[in-house]
Amino acid sequence: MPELPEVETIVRGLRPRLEGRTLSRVIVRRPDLRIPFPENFSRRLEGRTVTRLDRRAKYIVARLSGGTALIVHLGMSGQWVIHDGRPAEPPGPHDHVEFTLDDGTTLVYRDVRRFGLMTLALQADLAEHPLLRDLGPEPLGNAFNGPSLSAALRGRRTPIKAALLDQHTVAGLGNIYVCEALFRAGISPRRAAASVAGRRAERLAPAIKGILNEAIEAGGSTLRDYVQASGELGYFQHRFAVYGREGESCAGCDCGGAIQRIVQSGRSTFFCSRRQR
DNA sequence: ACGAGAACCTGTTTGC
DNA sequence: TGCAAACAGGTTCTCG
Repeated sequence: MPELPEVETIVRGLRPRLEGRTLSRVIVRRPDLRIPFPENFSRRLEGRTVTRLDRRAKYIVARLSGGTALIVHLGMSGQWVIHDGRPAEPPGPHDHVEFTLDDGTTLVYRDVRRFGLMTLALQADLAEHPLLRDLGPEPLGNAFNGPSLSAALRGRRTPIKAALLDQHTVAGLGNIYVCEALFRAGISPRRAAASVAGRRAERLAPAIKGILNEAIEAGGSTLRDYVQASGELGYFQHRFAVYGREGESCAGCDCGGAIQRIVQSGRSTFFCSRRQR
């Protein structure tokens, strides 16, 4: 479900409710999500205080007292539901984990498709953790820019669409924002990644930053089941230029083209073949 | 090594 | 109306 702007919005919503709070009780209702829960998951968390909540790519990382870190990925359908007090019983069929805080609030992790994951690590090992160590640069950071994107694309024959979905190239983009960024940069999703290195990468990097910043400002995009931790809906979906707009006329310019939908490596791509070359 | 496609899972929408 | 196929914001494994 969520891409970088949605995860960032969720982290910003959770941070003030979690940082400084102690996990008084952790209930896990099944053995696994995408991967098994670690041994003694609840016991290793209960009694710990959350010292810091961060986002890395589409991962949420909570640092806890005692040197442990909780790593969470929301997959396609993961969401956090905040209850001021105990949630209603019985839990919903997709409410897999329940964190009760020392202020009495409860955070429920709900994930219909179970593509999400939760695992534990030592804070000291986070940079070398297998889930995190190979991720590309944060697109909103200074290390990501035209030259660095160009270098990452050089020599790659895969379509630029696939290269941007690859979290090694740049971390945090998903299907929606890749489509939107390529539209904004005027680059065809079918173009070989290597041919974007150079001048086109100089357009693409700022397009990616712009789209992501605007989406964060709008609280992310709500299509199906994404909600902020507070339960509010994002509204960036109203600003999509191409995503989900197959057949509509290309907006924002007078090229006269229509938005097309094609499938690339099994996923829908939306683009305007007149404007994007 | 690299890229395409399948697999993981459930719910909703689309099409015959 | 009913059922089956297609589709959904992600990641990872296998196969060629």
